[in-house]
Amino acid sequence: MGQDDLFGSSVNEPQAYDVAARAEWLRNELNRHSHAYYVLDNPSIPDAEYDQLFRELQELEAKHPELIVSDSPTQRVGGEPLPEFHQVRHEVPMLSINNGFSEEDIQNFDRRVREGLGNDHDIRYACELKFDGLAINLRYENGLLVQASTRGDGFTGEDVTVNIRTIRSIPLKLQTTTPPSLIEVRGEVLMFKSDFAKLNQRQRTANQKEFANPRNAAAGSLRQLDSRITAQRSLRFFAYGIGRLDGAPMPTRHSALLDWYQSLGIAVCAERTVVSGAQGLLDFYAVIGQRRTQLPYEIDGVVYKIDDIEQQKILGYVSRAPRFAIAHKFPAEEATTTVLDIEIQVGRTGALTPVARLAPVSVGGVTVTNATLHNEDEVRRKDIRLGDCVIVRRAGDVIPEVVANVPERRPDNAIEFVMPTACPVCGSPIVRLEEEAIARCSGGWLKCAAQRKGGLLHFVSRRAMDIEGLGEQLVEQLVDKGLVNTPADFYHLTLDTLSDLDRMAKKSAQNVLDALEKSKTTTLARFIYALGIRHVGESTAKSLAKHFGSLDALLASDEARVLEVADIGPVVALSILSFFSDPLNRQLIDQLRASGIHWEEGEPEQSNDLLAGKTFVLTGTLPTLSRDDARAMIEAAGGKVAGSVSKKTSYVVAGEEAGSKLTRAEELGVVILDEEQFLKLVESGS
DNA sequence: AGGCCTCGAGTTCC
DNA sequence: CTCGAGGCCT
Repeated sequence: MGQDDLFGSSVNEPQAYDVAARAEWLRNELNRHSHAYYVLDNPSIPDAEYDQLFRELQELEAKHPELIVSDSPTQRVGGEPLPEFHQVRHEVPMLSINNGFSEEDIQNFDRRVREGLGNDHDIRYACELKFDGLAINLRYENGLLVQASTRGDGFTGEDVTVNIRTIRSIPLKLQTTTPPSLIEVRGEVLMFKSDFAKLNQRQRTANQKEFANPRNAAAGSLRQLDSRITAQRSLRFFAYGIGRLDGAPMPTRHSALLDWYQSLGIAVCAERTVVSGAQGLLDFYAVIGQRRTQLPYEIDGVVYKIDDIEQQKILGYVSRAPRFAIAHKFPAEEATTTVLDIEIQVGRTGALTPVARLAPVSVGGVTVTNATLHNEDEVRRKDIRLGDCVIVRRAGDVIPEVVANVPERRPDNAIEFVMPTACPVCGSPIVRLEEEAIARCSGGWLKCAAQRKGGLLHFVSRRAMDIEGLGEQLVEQLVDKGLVNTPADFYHLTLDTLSDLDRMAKKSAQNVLDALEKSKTTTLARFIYALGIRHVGESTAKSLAKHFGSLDALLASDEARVLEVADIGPVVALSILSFFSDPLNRQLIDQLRASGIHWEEGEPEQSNDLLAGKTFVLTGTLPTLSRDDARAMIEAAGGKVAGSVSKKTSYVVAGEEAGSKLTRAEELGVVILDEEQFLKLVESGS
């Protein structure tokens, strides 16, 4: 019997040695052929031979499990399903990129770049394709792939490592003997058109649902909890960016970064090039536009980035998008359909939104039946009537929008849209303030069920109290049955009441109660946001929480105190104060606190006024501080940062290669500081 | 007064 | 994603 083999006692030493060498040779061969196929796009052996080598390695590893290493090609096939994806916080946020559509947009981009750099020469731009897939972050530590995560909201994504490991164009180990200690490679996972067609063919024969387009197929495949399914889905990866990098110098050019990636065995866009000036960008766009249909994958445009990384740093970021890059998008696919009806939706603030009900039409592989018309003026401007034939497209290839009507196909009986004078939900009068584009129901919380539902849904939403299981369906039922009228009522629900509702058994009812219980531990910022005060969104709620530290401090404040908070002006201040002065709202807050909602209270922010009233302008590159760091230090000390030098500027902080701002400061006699002097000023105030 | 930037609010489809 | 509007800078 082969019993002895199982215990390894009959394996003699020299033989094991040969086996190890053979396994290593096989791994190298397989990796080399994969690289040739997926990265160089130049197959080096027939598929059948590859499969034969692969099976040999699999058999060897089955007999000698001690030979299995994490970067073996056999370790890509996927394992047991996961219960869920874990959240991953990105060390360097994964930002989005601004879009341009017209030649004019691109000319403006180039002009802003040259102005920002104080440069009259043509700028060198790296041009690439804008793949229609999903952005992914690959983390390599000492050359080994240790984690892969989705973009998510840019700050937090999901851990999809096991799925990403099945993608053969992604090296499990970087091809270098001197890898950086840490590198985060960023790029796009996508599905080739041919693989998409094959997949849908398979889905059809298996009587499974087909995917609408390659993007959805790629997204669906990557979000599989069972990575064995992902392994059968032929996904590809192309790198275009970088997150953190430790233990190696950052390349000085974007194009050099991509060259480096290629040398490490990571696939990059084959169509990439470096051009000069705005005309170079437009020429690239035209060439790619011509070749678009012949490419093996779908793209929705091209991307331009300043090639010089130093110049990228100088321009920096505006909120969540870099100023040094732009996506030049192809026109969105359009279709024509008929407006069957225009209905009115009532939002949580009472805002009335006309929504076009459309005859179903396929746009970019997705069937569209609704499209927002935003407001009354928009309907007039586009002159949309019931029965009209209209052109629709998916804005940014996601949200449907009515572009225009087709006047020559308007039927004689087309009906003009009129905004109702009474709320379609509660019958209260509609009010539209002069100078405002939005018409609103005047019923408020108490009278209008739509506003109540909207407000309650806002309260339970993920960014507010984050109560899982309380969705639209359930809230609708609870409001209609009169079981919940204010957020405080949620916390008095019982198992019996909940179990009586449609589509609710004991188990789900208990889940809702557990989620409610869990939500009682929260943060002040979430709580303020959840209240749904007009003009107070997530960001303003955070500022308020930070500034006042406790709810009672906020409740006791007056207009002057609220106006101290950054980015709060008279309109927002009034909205906040009138909300808290309403006895009903006070009562609601008391009830919520009484039901056990609590958070950790902080100290009110000490306003550091060391640099209060001083305005700074930053120019050039500082030796150690980044622009963002310097700005944060100034603001923390109560100072302000402006974009250009004027008489009111107190100090100009100048670094290497300072441009026109420095000259202007000299002309005006403004005090100029270098980094060292600046740091002293921030510490001591003198 | 005018322009830029951010934030808020509303929306679609799977 | 889009639009509108508030806040702040020039």
